Amino acid sequence: MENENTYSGVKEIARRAKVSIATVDRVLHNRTGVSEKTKKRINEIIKELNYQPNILASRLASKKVISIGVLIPAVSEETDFWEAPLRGIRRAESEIRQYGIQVHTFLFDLNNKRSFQEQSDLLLKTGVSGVLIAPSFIEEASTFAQECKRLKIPVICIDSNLPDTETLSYIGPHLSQSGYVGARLLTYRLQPDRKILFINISPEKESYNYIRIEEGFRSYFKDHNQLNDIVRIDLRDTDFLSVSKALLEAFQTHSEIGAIFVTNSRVFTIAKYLQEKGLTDIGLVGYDFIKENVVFLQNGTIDFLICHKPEDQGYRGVMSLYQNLVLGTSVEKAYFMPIDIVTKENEAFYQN
Amino acid sequence: MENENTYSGVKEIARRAKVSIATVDRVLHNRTGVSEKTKKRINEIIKELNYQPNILASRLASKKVISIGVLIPAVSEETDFWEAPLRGIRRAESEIRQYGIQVHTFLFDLNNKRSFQEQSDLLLKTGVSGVLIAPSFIEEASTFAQECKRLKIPVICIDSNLPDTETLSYIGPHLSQSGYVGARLLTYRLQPDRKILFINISPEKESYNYIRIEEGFRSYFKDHNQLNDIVRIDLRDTDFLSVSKALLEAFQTHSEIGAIFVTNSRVFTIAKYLQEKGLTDIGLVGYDFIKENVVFLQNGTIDFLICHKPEDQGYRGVMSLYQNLVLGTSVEKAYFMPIDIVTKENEAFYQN
DNA sequence: CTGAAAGCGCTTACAG
DNA sequence: CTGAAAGCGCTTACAG
Repeated sequence: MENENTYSGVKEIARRAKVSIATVDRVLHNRTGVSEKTKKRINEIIKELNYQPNILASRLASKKVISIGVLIPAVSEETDFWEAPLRGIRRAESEIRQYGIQVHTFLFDLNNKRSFQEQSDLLLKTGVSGVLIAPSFIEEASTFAQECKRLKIPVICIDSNLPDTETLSYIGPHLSQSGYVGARLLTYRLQPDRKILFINISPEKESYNYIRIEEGFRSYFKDHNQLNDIVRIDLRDTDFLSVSKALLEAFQTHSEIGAIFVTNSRVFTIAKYLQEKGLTDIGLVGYDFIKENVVFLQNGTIDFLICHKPEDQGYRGVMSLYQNLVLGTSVEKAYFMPIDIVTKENEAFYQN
Repeated sequence: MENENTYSGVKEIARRAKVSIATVDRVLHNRTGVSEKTKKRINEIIKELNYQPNILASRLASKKVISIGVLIPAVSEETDFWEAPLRGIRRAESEIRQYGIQVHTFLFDLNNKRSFQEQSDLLLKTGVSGVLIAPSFIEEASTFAQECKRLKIPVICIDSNLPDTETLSYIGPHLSQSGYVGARLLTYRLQPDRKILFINISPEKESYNYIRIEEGFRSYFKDHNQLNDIVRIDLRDTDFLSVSKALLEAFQTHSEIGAIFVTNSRVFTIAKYLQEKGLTDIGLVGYDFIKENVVFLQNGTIDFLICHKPEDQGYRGVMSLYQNLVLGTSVEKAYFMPIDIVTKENEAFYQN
């Protein structure tokens, strides 16, 4: 009387294949040192049993710690936007730490390309198994991603993507559709004869991202035969004084401005200007649920904030790497975040 | 030469307290059979080391399977709304199954209070450690929750709450604020001289939920001194014919209807009517991102859908129970879901 | 009231 | 190319 089926997992596989569990383990992890014959036999049994490894046991027994490198901008005095992804990253970290995953975070200065280089070098020296990156400096980030590829380290991008560079996944907004939604929101208060200011406040020149937003924005008006003039303004200097000056000029040049769209989180600068000048009748839509913006959302200066769940992006980024690295799960090439609409009325329960 | 600090976890605690790990385990889980003196000593060491148990090891060693009971409405031919929470529940289930958690789902018929009784009885017989419930039938659910309390089984409510009944947590919308947002959205297309139809289509009489939504809805108009007439219509029969008849009547009685608000996912019935009659100039706002509604959102008949992430509610509900039961984490008394605004433009990336 | 020992399902040297 | 054995950090009978 044989005892059958009393085993499960690797033990059962070993029993059926008449080998030791060490050999089963070798096959399970594609390690060398197993004859083709036994390998085949074991693989058949694995398939037959539809074997799913017990991750608990696996992580517990394995002393190996897997480390994930994160490379994102530091919070600056200008904006606390990057607080949110970091929060998500920390949350993910605390959930997977118990499984032996370490997260090493490297923060670079958004106004300093060198710091990006430095931090990315440091990251690589840490010897991580996977990388999460916000590729703010496209060229530099591209070079870095290529280096990772060479080292066979998977890379996931959040917030914006790396065109023409192969990465494991992109987690962030669908920019042109986001611009399209922005245009839609802007029209709620817009008279047909009014002009629109499309403002891009950023020290970066000609960013790929803003161009995609603008495409979507303009296509909304085209699709709906709305012929409002769209005046585009580019501002390299992000401080309030520079912005004020530019706005003053714009309002002098263009008399019939009915609404303003800002392509990023710096919309609060514009809101501040409008409030100071008492320009309450102008629609204003911009990006991101940051403290500075929410104040103006609450007092009605900003009509809508569009938001792409930055915290969630950080969380998902880390978790996707974890799943890919530890569980071997495949990851979607592109995960587009929802295009959230935040107003005065629903902001209290908004989840970043 | 003693080897120090070579141990960690329970072993280290045991070493320092000069007891066996079995005794440490007893203290860790508040089991009986430990003298006050050693108990105190061990607890001090636990605090000193800031000991965090390894859940991996704990769940692996423990043969105990923890089971969670779920009691929600079945998907009916009328609406597939409850598909979403179920999806979230299944997702949570698949994530925690590997830790030895079982989820038993019991579905009741929304048109049949008896089926609720039957399913809740069945659930209790299964001997679950925690319960997730959608308390559609308030009285019956209340009785059930009280029974759970007696049995010391924690209960979490999703979608709607159980007033006056003590539960571990509520995960769902802040209803009055949601109504407030709905009113806001309705006014984008509303002329000051037009009337509003506030429609409640539900076989249930005078539901607590709809009253909260109406409160919020009306307070928006009060807050903004908008004096539009709000005509409330209650429909017990949910089929298209009954609804059509009621609408026909309403439009005959009230000539100046400018917008319609529907308090739940049955807004598609109204949309169908408006479309058939060619009433394109009437604003329409309702609830829930279900297939039937999205069609009308896409073709412009419905202006906005408000949504409270039903899938996420199911997911969070199960995960909260898991955290409470397995990890002993405390759970927030009320977790209000975001009040999402879904339009034609952003629906493609909406996450339920 | 307390402890020694087996075991959860894996991984990892080590030996052959 | 393969296996025996120890061990990951806990829990659980069982014995005293």
